[in-house]
Amino acid sequence: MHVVADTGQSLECISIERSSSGKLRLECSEGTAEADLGKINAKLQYIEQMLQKVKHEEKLRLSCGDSQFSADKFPGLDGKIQPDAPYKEIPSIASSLNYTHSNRSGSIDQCSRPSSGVMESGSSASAVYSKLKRDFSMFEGEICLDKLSIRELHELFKVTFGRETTVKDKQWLKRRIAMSFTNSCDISATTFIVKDNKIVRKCEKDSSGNGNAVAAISMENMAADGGVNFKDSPAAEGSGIEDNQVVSETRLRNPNTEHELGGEDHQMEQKAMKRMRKPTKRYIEELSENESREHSPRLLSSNKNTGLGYTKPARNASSEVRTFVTRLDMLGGYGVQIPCVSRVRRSRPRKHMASLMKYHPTGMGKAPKLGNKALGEHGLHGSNSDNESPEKVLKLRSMPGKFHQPSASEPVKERCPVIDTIELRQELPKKTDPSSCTSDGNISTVPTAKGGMRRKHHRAWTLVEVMKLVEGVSRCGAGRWSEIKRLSFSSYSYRTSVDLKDKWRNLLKASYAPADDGMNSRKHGAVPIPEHILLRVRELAEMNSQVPPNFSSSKLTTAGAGSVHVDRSGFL
DNA sequence: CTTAGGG
DNA sequence: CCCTAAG
Repeated sequence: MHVVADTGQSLECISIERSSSGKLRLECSEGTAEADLGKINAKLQYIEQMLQKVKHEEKLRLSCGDSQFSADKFPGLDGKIQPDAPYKEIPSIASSLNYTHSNRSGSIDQCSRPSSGVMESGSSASAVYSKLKRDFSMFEGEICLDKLSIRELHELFKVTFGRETTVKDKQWLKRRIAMSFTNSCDISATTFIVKDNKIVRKCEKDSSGNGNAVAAISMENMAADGGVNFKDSPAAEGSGIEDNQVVSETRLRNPNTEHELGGEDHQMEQKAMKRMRKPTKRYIEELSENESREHSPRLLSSNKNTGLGYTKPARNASSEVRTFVTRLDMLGGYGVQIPCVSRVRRSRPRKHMASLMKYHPTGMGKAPKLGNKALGEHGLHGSNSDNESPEKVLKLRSMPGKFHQPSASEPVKERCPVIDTIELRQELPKKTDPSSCTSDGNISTVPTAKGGMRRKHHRAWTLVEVMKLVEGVSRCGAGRWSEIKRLSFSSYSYRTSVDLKDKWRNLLKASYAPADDGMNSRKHGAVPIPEHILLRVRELAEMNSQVPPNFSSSKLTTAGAGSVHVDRSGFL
């Protein structure tokens, strides 16, 4: 369904139609606005009813402590709308309520699990259901924001946003609430006015109304891709967290801030509520990523935070429960409305998953076994220590246990930090003890939004590696990096062919540039590359330049294949 | 996917 | 080391 974004001047036409499937569709075309006013009204009404419903839900929940929500609980209006009607905003709100509630009760863990509560349908308590039903029938008539007292509006506001408000402006409250429903900020009171349960075009309507208006509703986001909120509930939920987070944080810090906040909002509102800030690319990516992991969104998101080093969870050590606070930073306090920003679905989550799988914990355990003969022990050792230390580190970092799901993909990133340290530890001795140079498998990679794995830390090339590289080049020739990698770096899973290439490039540079500079004392910590190696490099380089590239092309298939095979057998 | 190059 | 254009 598509809804109209009214920026103030014209809301040409909104047509709402119910498809046979019971889906409600809002379309915006031009010209026939009036004709469909009735339908609009219907829609609006529905929304309002939903509002009411949510409100009741909240009450209900507060009273029975039932955190279960179900889409099935929203049977729609008098049967016209199927249970699976596209009113995804409901679950969204429900989840938001969830958070509100849980925040309030202080036990997030219990209630903030939409995956088990909100998302699951059919598991709802019948009691709730019937209650809701009643509510619905009640809605049938005339529930309208306009009719709510300011107090009710306040309550509604609280329910909707999870915080109190001191704003007394009824209109503002109404718009605010309505806005929350539509998940959009594009609300304008200029074109339509809601009065007595009807949408009336302002210009046509007599000015009898006391200025009450809920305005035209823009549901862009909601409409964006069908059931955004429901489908993306993980993300929405995360946003919900942020939202509440922001709020609660604020509230915690200074109860009075609320007022200011409200005032500020109010101001904004007065300015016709422009549009919400366009999400940064990064943000979008983040969301998409979270979205792409449907299994453990929460976990992943938190992982992500640590992984990218956005935030230091340790800061929140006191409240492990709320690691997601971290998210705030990125939002810079403006997270409140972000939840429903239309999300751009990335095209290749698959790759991401692939990479995740690639570095699957078990895979990590395996990797060393696979490629390492001499290095095998180290690899295994490394992974073992990995298995133990993460726990510690996690706690140190105040990673919430609850977000720590046993899912397969989890340990990977969780482990990253640990791995890093381990690697570093190993890296150091490595330089002196070439034999232990590699314990691969522990790849400190960070998933990037682009879907690739990005090395988080610099991994110094060890002498051994360099030697291997040189050897490889001498054997296969420069340029055949993948081949070299297979032959000489099969056990170094973290050195890609591109890395080899890069390194070789650097070696060449090094071998040529300071040739006269007796000591290759490069930068400070860098391992000085022995002269003989540089010589060899230069040698190879010259040889390479002299020998026509064709030289080895035929070998590629014969000798190359043979050697590959041999190597493989050893490898596997 | 692999290379080559630029950043 | 990352990213990306070219094969």
